[in-house]
Formats: sequence, structure tokens, C-alpha cells
Amino acid sequence: MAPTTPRETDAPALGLRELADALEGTPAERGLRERKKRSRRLALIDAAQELVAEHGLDAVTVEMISAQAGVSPRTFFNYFESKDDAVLGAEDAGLPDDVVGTFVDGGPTGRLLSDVQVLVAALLATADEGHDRVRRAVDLVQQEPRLLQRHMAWLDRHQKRLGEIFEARRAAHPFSTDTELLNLLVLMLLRTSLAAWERAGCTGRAADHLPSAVSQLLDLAAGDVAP
Amino acid sequence: MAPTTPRETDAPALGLRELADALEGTPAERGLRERKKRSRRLALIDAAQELVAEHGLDAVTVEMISAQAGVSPRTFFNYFESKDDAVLGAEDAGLPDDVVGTFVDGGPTGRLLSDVQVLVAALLATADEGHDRVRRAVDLVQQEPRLLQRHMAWLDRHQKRLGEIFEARRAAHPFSTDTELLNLLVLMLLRTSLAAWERAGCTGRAADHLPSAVSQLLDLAAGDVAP
DNA sequence: CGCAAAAATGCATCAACTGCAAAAAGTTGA
DNA sequence: TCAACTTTTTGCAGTTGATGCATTTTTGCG
Repeated sequence: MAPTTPRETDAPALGLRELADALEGTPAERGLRERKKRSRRLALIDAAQELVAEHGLDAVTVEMISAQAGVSPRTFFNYFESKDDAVLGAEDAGLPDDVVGTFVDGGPTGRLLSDVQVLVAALLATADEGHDRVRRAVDLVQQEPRLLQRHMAWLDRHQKRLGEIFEARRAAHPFSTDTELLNLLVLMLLRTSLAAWERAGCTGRAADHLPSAVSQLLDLAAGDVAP
Repeated sequence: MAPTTPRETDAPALGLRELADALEGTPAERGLRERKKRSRRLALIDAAQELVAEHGLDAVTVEMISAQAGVSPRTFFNYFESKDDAVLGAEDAGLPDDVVGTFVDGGPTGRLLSDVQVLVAALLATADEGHDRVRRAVDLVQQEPRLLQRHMAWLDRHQKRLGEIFEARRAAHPFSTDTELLNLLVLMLLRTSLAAWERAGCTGRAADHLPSAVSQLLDLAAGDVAP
């Protein structure tokens, strides 16, 4: 019990509280409330994925999902905007700041495509964290094409941020590629990698299949320039 | 015009005759019924686009749309699967058979990327037919991000067919690119071209902006191989 | 005209989703 | 421990999108 974090001091510093909070125990365990919230969220995702896997997307109602998770139907919508979001376990997993910083500063390699690849790898890495649930989500997307639309919605949420990142890099290190095209490139690499990962039985990390996707793209271009 | 691909022969194929018959007599004017159907459909699209442009997507109900178009709300769903489809004026514009045939037979150029470009050009050409409505649809997609999801749904509908086309070509003229990646490539080129077309004020044809999209992609690849 | 096919319509119904206010659970400080 | 407080859950009523079914209206055609 080393009192390194003085979080019981009452009066003193102004930022100490926030500092303590930041350093304190894993970001998910700061009180029963937070823990229950997280737990319920996961319970809802599990319930949704399980039921959909068994009965199909359209045959499952939010009422069933909430019942299985042991909460009221109304509570369901406190956690997710839509049924589909719950099935996908949609996290707003943001990009790590250091990765973004490096990219904006001209990226690790200085070659746009390679640097975008690093960006995508970072996105895939966050997906690896919730391995099981992501795997089930990817499986379900294969079976239920409607969910693919939500996948696009997920990109929408990040499109703004991605756009800003691309523009920021462009400012200091100009390139001619449309932001629009780059956004779609990210989606393409993401989906292709995830698809390959799933074909491989979801073993290892999804990012391992990223280089293959990129080289396919390069081959495609090379074959067109000098057949 | 090297006739390496025997695709202009008349007699051989069995389904060709029926196809010709089906396409015969302007496809839209074979009786009052067909004409009315088409007219109502367009009226619904116009009503939907107009109302959404004015009030926003969420503030417009199918009841309003059908009222403005002068039909019953129930009839609306005889024409469209969803409100969003009506706003987008979603046509199931199929690819012309000759274009598909050429592509499957090794495509006009024999280079995969270039041939996909021709495929996309054909898709964009069908979009040019309903010039005004497509333009409004593109505009609305910019304003209402939710519609972008339906754009993805549109791809879904064609993804199966596209996949078959790619597989058919692959059988006789093997290539290593994933079908998944090619599907996304088509989407990328479509969206980038449409975006450029819209930035150019929707003048001329959307397909005119396709070469730029492709060359951007090539530049991206070239810059990565030999910086 | 009169009959058959096709389309439009009315009606009942389900499910997704939202706002609101009351109740319950967690948190804080003395 | 108790009592104010904040946050979250929950019930309820209501709107809207969407579908199935039966009925009526319209259209095509001899």
C-alpha cells in the first residue's frame, strides 16, 4: 500500500484530482457504477450476438436482447443507438494520438500508402482488443448483409476525423490524392484485412493480413502500368 | 478492333433472342400501365427529394411524400423498400451485357485495373441517364450522412453480381486480387468520380472524372514503390 | 361491354426508437 | 449510519417505418 497517489488530500492542488484519477486504477474500474455500466454493455452485446447467431437478425427483437441481458427494453437504448450497433458491439475506438501525430508529421516512412497502412494497422489493433466479440461481429456481418451498412456508418463517424488527419498532413507534406479516395482506401484495407483474417479462422491478429491487401493493390497498379 | 473475343456472333447463344425481344421497343413505353408506373415512381422520387431538401431527412415522413405524390402511403412501399431508397431514387441499374461479356472475356485492354475502370464507366453512364435526379441524390448524400449507408446497401445489391463477374473473368484469365478488394475498388472509383463530378458542378458526364480517380490511385502506388 | 390481370388502397399489426417523469441505485460528505 | 445528491433504470405513451392481407379500383384486351 504505497501512498504514492495522494488522492485523499482534500484541499490542496487544483489539477491533482484529475491527475490522480488519470493515474488511478484501470480506466474501467473507478467505482461500482462504471463497472456495472461496462458489464451491462458487454452483456447486451453478448446477448445480441448470441441471439442473432441463432435466430437471424430480423427474428431478434430488442425486447429479446434486453430480456436475455436482464434489463428493460428502454435501458437498451441508453447503451446503443440501434439494434445493429449492439450486434456489432460498435466501439468508437479512436486512433492513438502518437500514431496520428507521426502520420501528420510526414508519417513513419514518408510514403503515403505505407503510412496509411500504419494508420489502418492501428485501427485493426484496437479491434484485436475485444478479440472474441469482434470475431463474432465479423462473422455476423458475413451472414447478415444489412449489418454491412452499419459498418459504413462506423466509417462515417471516423470520416470526419480521418479527413482532418489527411488534411493536416497535406498541409505540411502535400500530395495530390483526394481525401475522399483516401477515406475509401482506409475502408478497403480494413475490410479486406478483416475478410482475410476471418478466412484464416480468426487466428493471430487481423493486422497480419494487411500487407497482403496492400500488395494486392500494388500488383493491381503495377499490372496496369507495365503489363 | 482485334476480334479475339467472339462476342459479336449472332446465332450461337441461345438466350440472345429472348434478350433482344425483352430489350425491344423502348423499355419504358409498352402500354399505359408501364408508363404510369414509371411516372408515379419518378413523382415519388421528386417528392421525396424536394421535401428532404427543404425539411431534412428525419423531418420528412413517407406520409408526406406519398401525399405530395398523390398516392396512398401504402402504395409508396409498392415502389420502394424504404424511405431512403426513394430519396436516392435507387435504380437497380444493371450493367449492360456486352460490357460484362467483354470484361469476362479478358476485358477490352487485358489489364485488370483498366478493365474495371471500363466497368465503372458503364455504371456511371447509367447514372447519367437520370442526370437531374442523380445530381440531387448526390447533393443530399452530402447533407445527410445516413443516406451514405444506403449507398453501401446499393453496392450490396450488386456485390453478388459483381463478384460473379470477377470470378468468371478469373476463371479464364487468372489474377491474384481478392474479389472483396475489387468490390471495394469499384465503390471507391464510383464515389470518387461522383464526388469530383459534384465538385465540378455536375457539368458533363460523371464518367469524365473517372480517369483522374484512377490516376490518383496509380500515383499513390507509384509513390510507394519508388519514392 | 365484360372479364381477367395488375395495381392501389385501407386496415391491422409489429417493431424500432424517443421523450418524459417517477423510481431505484450509487455516491458523497458529515 | 444517515441524508442529500447525482446518475441510471424503468414504465408508459406516442411517433414512424415497414409488412401482410383483403378489398377496391384501374388497365388491358377480346
